[in-house]
Amino acid sequence: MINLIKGFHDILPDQSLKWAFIVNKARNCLERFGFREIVTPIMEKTELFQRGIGRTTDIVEKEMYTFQDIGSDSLSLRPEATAGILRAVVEHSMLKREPVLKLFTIGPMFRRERPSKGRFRQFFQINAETMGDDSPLTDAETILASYTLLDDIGVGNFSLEINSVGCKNCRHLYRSALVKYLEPSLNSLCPDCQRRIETNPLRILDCKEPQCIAVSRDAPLITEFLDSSCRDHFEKVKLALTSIGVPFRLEPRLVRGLDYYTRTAFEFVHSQLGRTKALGGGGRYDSLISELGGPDVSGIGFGLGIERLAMNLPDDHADFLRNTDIFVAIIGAGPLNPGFELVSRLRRSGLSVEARYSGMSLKAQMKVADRLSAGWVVMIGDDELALGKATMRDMTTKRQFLVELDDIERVVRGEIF
RNA sequence: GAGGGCGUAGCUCAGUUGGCAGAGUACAGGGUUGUGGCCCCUGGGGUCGUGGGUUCGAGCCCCAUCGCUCUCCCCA
Repeated sequence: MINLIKGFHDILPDQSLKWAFIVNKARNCLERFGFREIVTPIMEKTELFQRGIGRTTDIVEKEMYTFQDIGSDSLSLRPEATAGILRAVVEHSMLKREPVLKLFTIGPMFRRERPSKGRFRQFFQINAETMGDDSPLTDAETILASYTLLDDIGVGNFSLEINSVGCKNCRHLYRSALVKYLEPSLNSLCPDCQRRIETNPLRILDCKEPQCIAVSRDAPLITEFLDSSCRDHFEKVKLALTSIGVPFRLEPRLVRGLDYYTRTAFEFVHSQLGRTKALGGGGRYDSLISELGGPDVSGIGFGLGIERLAMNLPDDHADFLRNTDIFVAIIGAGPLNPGFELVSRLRRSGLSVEARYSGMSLKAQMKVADRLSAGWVVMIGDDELALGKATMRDMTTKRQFLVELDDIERVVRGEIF
């Protein structure tokens, strides 16, 4: 037996309705917010991710599935969606035709991490980006879109954390101040953080090691180093969120794993999963589009993990159960072909119809009908065949009666009887 | 990358000091010759992860190996 790749997973039929529910709600919600769907490849040139996400991030350094194509290009499976979307936007000059562009995509991402609960090497993400508009109201609207999405899907027990990580200039000043503060305590930090002080000191604030938490407890905060324009932007985002009733918590230590974020950063934290397994998050990126060869405009986006959403929804919700309108029970060999034709005709009328053609006993067929939670069973045996009619059974009330074949649809739709 | 736990029926798992391979559930058939759920009966279904070792005898003990899972770092 050949089994699946570590960290990959199959979505079996008893989960797929739940997935379809999530994806349908997401599409509906994002389209209401003015986003249109874009589908980009799951593979891109490695360089795109190196330039976009940042060469020193964990994701690019050690989590990408990268291989050499026949020829010369190094290719990688996408570890996140934004870089690929922006590549397409720049490549097709979409911002020239549409200076404010709102796109979403739904699909698999790949990161070669050690898998654990709710963490996969292939995972599905819902991703939305607004480009060409750096109004704080757009930040608020993007956050509202993701918040509404979670609400529509019915995920509970989460909170929204927001922060501003400043622009390049604020970050530069802050980084120096933070390093200056941490350096005397360098030896008390965990090995990872001792390395991070060179590579990415901001991440130390997010470290969960007790000794690092202790050291960084009184560290200066990025919010104290925001210049007037970044501070003003952040204030307006918070005001806007408040004005539309989106509850949030300020989290001055929130630092996201992708280097390109500037100013607004946010994360949806589930109360049981904790911040290390966030439902999703996002932020603004001021220079990513121009770095990828596009115009010098800002963008903001978010990603939500479908597995993380699914694991926080019950499996037995009514919307996730399969719905069969009619099970046609064929009794005996004589009615086999008439029954087959009846099934086809009923399906053509838009009903969901199931039947078995293997000569099962009526009792066995009733069991199947029950398992499919069919609303009605239409029975056709020699007796019915002789009359040109069918017996209908309402599976909820057990009421049973003979009907003309042409009346079946109307009975199911509640128009007669 | 570091560290735990677990591999026995499709699924969830029990299996005592080493002594005939088990239960529940699911599936199939019957109890009802044409009627579902509840109940009762019956049945099929096993490379006990794999390889080696110890032993009269191994699911159990030893060694190796593979896999899964969970935690941490980090993210979705």
